Amino acid sequence: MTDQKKTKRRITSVDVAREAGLSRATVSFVLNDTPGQSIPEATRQRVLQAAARLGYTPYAPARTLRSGRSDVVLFVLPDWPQGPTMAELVDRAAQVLAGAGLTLVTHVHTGRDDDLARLWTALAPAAVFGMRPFTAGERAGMKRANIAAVLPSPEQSGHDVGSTLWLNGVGRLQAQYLIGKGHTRLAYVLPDDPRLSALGQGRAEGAAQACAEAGLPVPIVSTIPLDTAAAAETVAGWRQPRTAVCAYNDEVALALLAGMRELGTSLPVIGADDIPAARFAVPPLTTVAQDSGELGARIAAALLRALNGEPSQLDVLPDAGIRVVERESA
Amino acid sequence: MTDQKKTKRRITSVDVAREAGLSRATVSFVLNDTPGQSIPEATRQRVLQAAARLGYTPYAPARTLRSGRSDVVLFVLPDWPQGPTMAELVDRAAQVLAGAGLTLVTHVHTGRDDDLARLWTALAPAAVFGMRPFTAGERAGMKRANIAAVLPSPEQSGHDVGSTLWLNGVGRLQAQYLIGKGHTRLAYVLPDDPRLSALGQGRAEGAAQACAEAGLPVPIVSTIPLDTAAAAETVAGWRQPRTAVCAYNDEVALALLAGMRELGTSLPVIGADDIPAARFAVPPLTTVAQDSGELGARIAAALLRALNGEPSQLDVLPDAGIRVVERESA
DNA sequence: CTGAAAGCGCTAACAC
DNA sequence: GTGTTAGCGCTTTCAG
Repeated sequence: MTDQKKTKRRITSVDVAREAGLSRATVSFVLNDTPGQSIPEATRQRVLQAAARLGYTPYAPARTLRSGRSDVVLFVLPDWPQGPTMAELVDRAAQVLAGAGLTLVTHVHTGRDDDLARLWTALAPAAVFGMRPFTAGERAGMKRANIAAVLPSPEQSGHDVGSTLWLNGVGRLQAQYLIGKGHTRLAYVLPDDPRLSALGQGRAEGAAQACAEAGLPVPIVSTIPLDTAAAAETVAGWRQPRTAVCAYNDEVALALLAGMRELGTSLPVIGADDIPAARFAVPPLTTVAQDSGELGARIAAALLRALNGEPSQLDVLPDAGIRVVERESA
Repeated sequence: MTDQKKTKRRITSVDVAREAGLSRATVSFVLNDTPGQSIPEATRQRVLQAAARLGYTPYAPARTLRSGRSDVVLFVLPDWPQGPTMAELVDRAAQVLAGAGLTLVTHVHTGRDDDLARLWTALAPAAVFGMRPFTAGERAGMKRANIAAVLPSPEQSGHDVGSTLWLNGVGRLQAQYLIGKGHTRLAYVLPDDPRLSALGQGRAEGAAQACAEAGLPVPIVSTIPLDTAAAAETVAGWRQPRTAVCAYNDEVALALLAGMRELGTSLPVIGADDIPAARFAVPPLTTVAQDSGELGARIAAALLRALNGEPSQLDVLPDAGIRVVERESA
């Protein structure tokens, strides 16, 4: 039994060159449409066809090693529950990046630090984007690994990107809507999931700002577990009765609705995210929806700018693409 | 002005070798604990310290090019809405793979085919896993790109992995639960999202099997948009009245509940996934929950086996870690 | 036990 | 226009 196939050889550009009866350089030129080369159409086709016939695929590691630039971009996703919102964001970002020949991959980062290091070491991405600012240590590591662009950039750290970027716009809009309905004493209810606390702060702050701007007292903020009884207790416990409540997201809003139902009371509630379940609630949930696709596109664009050397501020309008979906709960 | 820094040079193992006063080979040996080498502890430390001092990070593309093996694993995620379920699956899989020195990255595949090709071309992963079987073309491409392991493997194609793997277990359990409560005429309701149709089939089939095994007629299967009115219409339209209904997932179940509320009728309903909103429904939703972490671990293990050359069947018990969460809707 | 050297597959000067 | 060739950073024989 001859082990003729001990090592299954990879098809290289040399093979293509041989097949086409040309040199590797020529092959490389046409495969990359290297600018500043005038290749006759006939030659072009010969190369292309040879490549197709052989099923040639350029080998990324070699290409990257030589050119010094990878074309993968890494999105580090937060630990928190990923709604449809996040999926949309990533998807649009991927599209925009693809337009520039870059490939987006994601990784949800669940905590352990070395984990992140292994990640960019293994990938050698051209750029990295994270939903939260990176630590100084992480930053240093990526820099040493020659990662060209990292967002959020240090200048905009200090604020959590999530909140700075667009999440406090949500809180603000929730409050504005309620205020527009004549409500004056609001509550802001956050989930007790620790992973969400930073974002919760952001949204609550947004609401507080809106109240302040309207000359109203800032909302009471409460934190609850996702649990009917706890929600009821919280609602019952507000000493100064509230006239309406903003929920961090639709799940919290649903919990609140359930709690109030148990209590036999009822207060207007506005959620956020417009999850599918929102419309089936009793009463159907009024909520704030956002077009995260737009945000994803902006992030991608900022990344692209950063890769071009233009230091880019990721200037996202905080309220881009946010709207309230009015149903019956508020 | 000397442009000493025109190109920010990467720190290489040569630098480490120089810093340590040793050769590159030695450096490589200790950094990879190459087996079959006896390096004196003193030398070892010298290398390690030099590396640390310089902040050296090995450059993956070069390493991959030379060794011929990448340590990236790619998970191609389906287009469909990602529940907490999927997150858990991915997370556990990542952990297991990390244990073997592999790094998992994900990419949600939204359709366009060339997209996928660009993906593995750019990454040159050691292995790829997809939630649905890959097409022959995709398979061929990956093979040419020398990707060592691709799951699901061809032998198990034909069935959608989703359903084969664990999703029809869900349908089966839903039906069994209802049958155990004495119900005899079931309906299975699917969402009209085309992306979900394959999975829907799987779950519905599982339920059908359970019915058949119990000597009952198979469930009527209906497809509805996520919409109260449509749900009501569907429920009202069943000519042979049903005694209970299985929903593809909790969102469909919630729609059904809302529809029946509108109709003033009420039928036992069981959902699937146990999303947070389920417990806040009116009535609180009985549902099937699954331990996807376990599944993720199994997938990772199968991948590892495949990478070791052992052809691996990804033998997942269809019902592993599935249980019903009994609340009030059924 | 350590060092020299040969490539992995590809790109991009530089020659012809 | 097309071919030759020199590395990119790393691993890994093979000598010493």
